[in-house]
Amino acid sequence: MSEWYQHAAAVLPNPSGNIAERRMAPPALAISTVIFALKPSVNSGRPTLWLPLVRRIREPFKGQWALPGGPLVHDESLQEAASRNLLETTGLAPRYLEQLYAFGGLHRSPSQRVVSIVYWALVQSEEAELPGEEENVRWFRADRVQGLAFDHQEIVDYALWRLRNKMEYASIAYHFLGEYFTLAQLREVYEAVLDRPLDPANFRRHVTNAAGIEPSDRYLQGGKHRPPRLYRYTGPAPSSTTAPNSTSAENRGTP
Amino acid sequence: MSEWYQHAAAVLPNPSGNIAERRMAPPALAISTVIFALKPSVNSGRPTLWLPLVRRIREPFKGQWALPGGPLVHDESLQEAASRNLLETTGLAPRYLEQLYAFGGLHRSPSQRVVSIVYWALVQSEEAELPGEEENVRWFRADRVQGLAFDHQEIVDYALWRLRNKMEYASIAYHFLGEYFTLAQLREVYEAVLDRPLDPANFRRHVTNAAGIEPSDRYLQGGKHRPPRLYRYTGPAPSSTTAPNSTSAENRGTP
DNA sequence: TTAGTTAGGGTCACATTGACTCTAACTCAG
DNA sequence: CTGAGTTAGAGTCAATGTGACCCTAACTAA
Repeated sequence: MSEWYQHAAAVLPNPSGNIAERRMAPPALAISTVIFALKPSVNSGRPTLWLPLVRRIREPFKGQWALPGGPLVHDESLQEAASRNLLETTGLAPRYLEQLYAFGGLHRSPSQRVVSIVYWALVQSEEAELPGEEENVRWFRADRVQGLAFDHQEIVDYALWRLRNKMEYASIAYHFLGEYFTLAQLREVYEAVLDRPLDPANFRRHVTNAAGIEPSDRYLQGGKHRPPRLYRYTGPAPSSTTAPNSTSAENRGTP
Repeated sequence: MSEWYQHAAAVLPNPSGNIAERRMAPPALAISTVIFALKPSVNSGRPTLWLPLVRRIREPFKGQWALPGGPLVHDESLQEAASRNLLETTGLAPRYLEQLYAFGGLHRSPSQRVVSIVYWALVQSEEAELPGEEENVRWFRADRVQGLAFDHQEIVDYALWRLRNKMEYASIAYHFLGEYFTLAQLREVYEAVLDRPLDPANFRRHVTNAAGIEPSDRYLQGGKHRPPRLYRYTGPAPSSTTAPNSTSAENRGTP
């Protein structure tokens, strides 16, 4: 799973060249993903932001935790590469996947220069269960990760910042939830991401006035108290409003 | 100036290999930039958005206009590469330069797969004068470009969309202007980008209440009418608030 | 039946915003 | 020197959005 680095080096012109030769080689291209999910906190039980990390089994940074990532393989777009690699390394198949940023600092990797195009994903709580095949994948609280390999700490911080900014005006929150959800659940998503309590009444007013969310005639049963109404998100899919469809079939682009 | 494609191919493992061999080669990395400047419209004389394009002197798309771009050279960060290439191809050295998006569709370039990390820049009207050395660089109205090489039309549209969205709440507008500017000039920037008229009085109230802009004791003389006061932007530099400093010296990142 | 808890509706004060009016300050024509 | 024309810049008013509070409805558990 983390052998991609070796694999990528194998097709490069100077896989075992000296330093001067390596500097002449073009930078390697990698795809990584920051995956966010809401899971209940260990202490309070309230939903908080978590993300899965993969333990490195090779140098450099052997034994440390890193973002899931891999090489860009022929015949797949950037998004396809992120999606496939995510499935291979963590077993997750997020429905929401968007490009975050391209990191291309000179000394990100000690051996060879690597440019990483980083994606970020949101997964629902139900599908966030790791297939648990391996002990080398584990969930961490997003605001407490540290000691990551490479510059992945910086990447996680940037992803968190972008997530909080995008929550302010966008419809991302729904991607943490299933098809049907209560307003209290939606409010908990916002509270977890923004890290501050919100007034329930004002939140209701705000979200019911907004377009793209509609009440259903179903109610959530089984609680200890009055059953809340279930709502559905009927707004537009987010990918078209946020990035160009560089995956479209009939474009021929470059430089 | 546009020979970089050839140059990049020269260091790849299979520069003249057949199709099957080329498909095994890693994707080439390129840096391109969308440069925006405000220039007076030919008809109305009101400021409108313009951008410089470079005429391709080689296949593919020989003779068509394309975004300035080039290869990513060793020992320079992504942003440095964009900045250097901009100077080489257009002679411009924008002060505002930010990463836009990474385009990595499969068929962007007919011959070989190319992943382009695209930057965008804002330049002031004064410095927007092309050194004019060549006839292969020309300014075009941003909302009227067409027939561009590769998928550059799509890239320009996306950059325009991002620019308009970012104007709503940000301090980008100042980068189109010099150090001192009148409120009417600043309003014209907004009107040009957002493509709709704004109420002068309300705009004044909005912008004077906002932080980061301060009145000076200087006035713009020489007009036909009452001289307007000159203002200055004293807010924070934008690059830190919008993207991580992946150029920082002591990080070691990758995957 | 009653206590406890959440759902969900409402009120009030305050800030923000669009549309509009009015006066001050300057230039230019005569 | 005088008045017309134009823009700068301050102010008004109504509509709307928002935070901080209620209050009652509806359900569960004891």
